[in-house]
Amino acid sequence: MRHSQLFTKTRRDAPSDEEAKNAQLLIRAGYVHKEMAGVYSYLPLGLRTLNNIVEVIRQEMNAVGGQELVMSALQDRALWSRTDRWDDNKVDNWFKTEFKSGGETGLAITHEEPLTRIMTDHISSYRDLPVSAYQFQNKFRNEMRAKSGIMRGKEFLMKDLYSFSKDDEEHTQVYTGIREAYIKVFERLGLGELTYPTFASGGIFSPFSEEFQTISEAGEDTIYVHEGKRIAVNKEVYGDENLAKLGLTKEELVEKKAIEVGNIFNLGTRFSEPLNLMYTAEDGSKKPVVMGSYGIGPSRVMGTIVETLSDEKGIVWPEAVAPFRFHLISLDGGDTTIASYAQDLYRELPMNSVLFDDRDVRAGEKFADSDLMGIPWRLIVGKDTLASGTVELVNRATGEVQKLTKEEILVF
RNA sequence: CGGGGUGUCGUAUACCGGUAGUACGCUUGCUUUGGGAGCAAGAUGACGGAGUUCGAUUCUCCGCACCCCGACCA
Repeated sequence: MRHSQLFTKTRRDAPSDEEAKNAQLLIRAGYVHKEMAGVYSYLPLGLRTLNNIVEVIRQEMNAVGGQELVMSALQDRALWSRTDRWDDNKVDNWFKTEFKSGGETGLAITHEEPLTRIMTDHISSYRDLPVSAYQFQNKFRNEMRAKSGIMRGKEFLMKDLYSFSKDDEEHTQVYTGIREAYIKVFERLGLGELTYPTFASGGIFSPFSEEFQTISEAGEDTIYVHEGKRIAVNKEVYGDENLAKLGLTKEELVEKKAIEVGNIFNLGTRFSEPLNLMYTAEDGSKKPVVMGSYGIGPSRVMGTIVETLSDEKGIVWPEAVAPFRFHLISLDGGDTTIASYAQDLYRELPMNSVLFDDRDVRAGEKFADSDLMGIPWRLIVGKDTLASGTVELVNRATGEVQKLTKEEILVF
């Protein structure tokens, strides 16, 4: 894409009403726009980035047998009443509204209920199990107080996968596979080093749930990390009794602030029983399906990457998520020979992999914008290029500079 | 939801009970062109409503919005 045609502009100053680094940088670089407290729109660069995160997650969910679907955001009051999650005294962050034709609806905070009901149409035998289904969808939560930029909003993108198994043993197998997939996801997204599977409070069906926590001072959670075992314990379950169950001692754990980028739960039959999701077992008996839920917030992951990997100059995207792989900068200063060299290179590189800064602005502004936007590889075409026949390739993360010929760049 | 705070050109900020200033951005022209250029000329602003006052952007009240701390976060 040509920068001259990109409608978003960068800014020097962060807005005064944003304190979170992720929001400051993403707004300055033109990735997102704040609509209201805790509500953000994703602009072209931001959407490309978010879509890349989504694609990594999608590939890993598909690899463990997840089947993608999309459910409605609008929820059926009667359905949620059956699991006792409609009442404001039970769940207090619904956005509720009314149909003109009468009756109430709400915007989905999560999707256990609708998917469980869908599955009652399709699961009837042990032969139908296990099955996993997932979606990417905006969730709505009427938070009292939004904070932390795009990391905790009232509307946010969520990947939610739900597993359906015939018994605890089968569920454990499925769960373990998805857990491994989560580890791969965070590795691919550039957060592997900083992200720890973390024991947290488990709810009704298991002593613990697992969260994926990324170490960051911007985090809202406090966790205790075992660096050798690469696991952690959330403060909410950090007690001697629990640590003993986990085979850990306080001496080997280090306290850290962290961002919860994913979580996985054993749901047992919490939803299948009230919603009557039953199957016929081998022996002919009817049994409730055993469920699990597995969430990752791609928009929160995007904020987390900015929080943890950016530097003084701006954002630093890992290659897997960057909106473009190359940022091609033409320092022609009106010199048509240099400009056309840059333009030829732009045309020869893979379509969609390059942001081409063809604007008629000074070098300093192009460099500053490029640092801010965080595209991994900067290609600089200038006077030297014509003399030496090479183009400068600069790594955004390390600043390392290489001089490559056009042929070398095309196979880079 | 409890407590605290803030609303000034597009953005960031300053000052003030009496003509609202600066920087960046924007428009026009000339120069400039490897780290956010220079000169010149422009355009653009007081959250909404009531009140106090000769006069309110400034003071008071109400509303709305936003921020921060806490609580909450399936």
